[in-house]
Amino acid sequence: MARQNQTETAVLGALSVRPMTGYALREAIRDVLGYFWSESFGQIYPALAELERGGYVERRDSARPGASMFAITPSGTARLKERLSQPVQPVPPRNGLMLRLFFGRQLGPEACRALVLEARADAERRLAQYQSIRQELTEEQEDPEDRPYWLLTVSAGEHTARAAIAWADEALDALSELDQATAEPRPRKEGTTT
Amino acid sequence: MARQNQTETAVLGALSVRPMTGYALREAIRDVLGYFWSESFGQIYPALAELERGGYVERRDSARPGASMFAITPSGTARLKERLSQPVQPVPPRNGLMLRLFFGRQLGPEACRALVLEARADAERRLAQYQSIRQELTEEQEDPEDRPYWLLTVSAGEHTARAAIAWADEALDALSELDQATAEPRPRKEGTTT
DNA sequence: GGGCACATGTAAGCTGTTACATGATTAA
DNA sequence: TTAATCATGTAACAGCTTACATGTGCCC
Repeated sequence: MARQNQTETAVLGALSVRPMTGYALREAIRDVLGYFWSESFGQIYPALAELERGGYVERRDSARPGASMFAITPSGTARLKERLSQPVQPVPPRNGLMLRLFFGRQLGPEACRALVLEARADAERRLAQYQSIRQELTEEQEDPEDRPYWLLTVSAGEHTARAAIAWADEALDALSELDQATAEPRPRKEGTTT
Repeated sequence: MARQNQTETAVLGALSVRPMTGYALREAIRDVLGYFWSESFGQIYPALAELERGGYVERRDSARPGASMFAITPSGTARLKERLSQPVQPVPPRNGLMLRLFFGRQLGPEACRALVLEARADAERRLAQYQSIRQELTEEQEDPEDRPYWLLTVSAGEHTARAAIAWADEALDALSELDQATAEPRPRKEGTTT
């Protein structure tokens, strides 16, 4: 219970890299953390307001009127460290692809093949993106202290994507065989017809 | 929007294998689908009631008074197929481990190593469990039509777990190096001190 | 007869998403 | 001047979890 507000952790973390407006925060979370984290828009502003009330972030003037830069305070940094030290809360899994494949008998081998092909293409796309992120990270000179940690997460993405591709290839083979077995229900092996 | 009620799909799917009580349904979802799906208890009975209203499942008498067996009806099977054919809805990711590592600079290399070690141990545990499930599935003779599909999901779990282990080993190495670099901030390479 | 596993449900409450409302600045 | 982008927020609602309430049958 009391699944603590992980939005706070993500917001404080992003602000620990550099001060931003709420809008930029949303984009940073979407574009940078997007592969393993998400925050909906309606969470970010309330979280910022709450953090401001607690003195963990402060609002500064920004170039644009009507906009504010939010910056993390020393007590915010302390809170971030505290939050990051909490045990990782397991997320109840909900993998729609696996659900479909598990009951794949209802769909048949062909439809399952299509699902797996789609998943394979997704994984290829992700792999390519991870690799271009890795490229960017190794080239640019900003945030040298953060970079090695960022690369860990990129590496996790690459491993996961490669595993997904390898699995998909195996699954496609298995489904092909299954398809043939269904089309030709009696193998020529003797003795099965009694 | 209208994130359709995926609970229905899981419930219909489970009942497509065999009729069950609501209680058994919960256990089946936890124990069999648990690695890639979860339903909370408070969702299952309302879903069953809703499905019964729609004529997709029917309630039969069971051995125990006070308990009912729920069985899928022909229109329920049709609905299941329809549901399974819907595109897979991407789940907004929320990987607490990656969030911590991404902001790992705040925690330091040692604490990150501990996190990765924990993740590695988890993956090992899961891998062992997948392999014992595979064993069971290849031995038993029940549900021969479903089995090949179930094995696909087991295989996905194995691939994912192995990838997690490989990634963890790589990450542990990287973190060790980082730790040494932090402890000894000036490498003996000449010329760095101007 | 006490405890445990089986069994069915409801209610409160939290989290998170989507849509809406509003307004400033900039570029076409 | 109109559209797009930047910017800040709120409100309604869907989804899910947890805890509670209640009862039966079986085994020790």
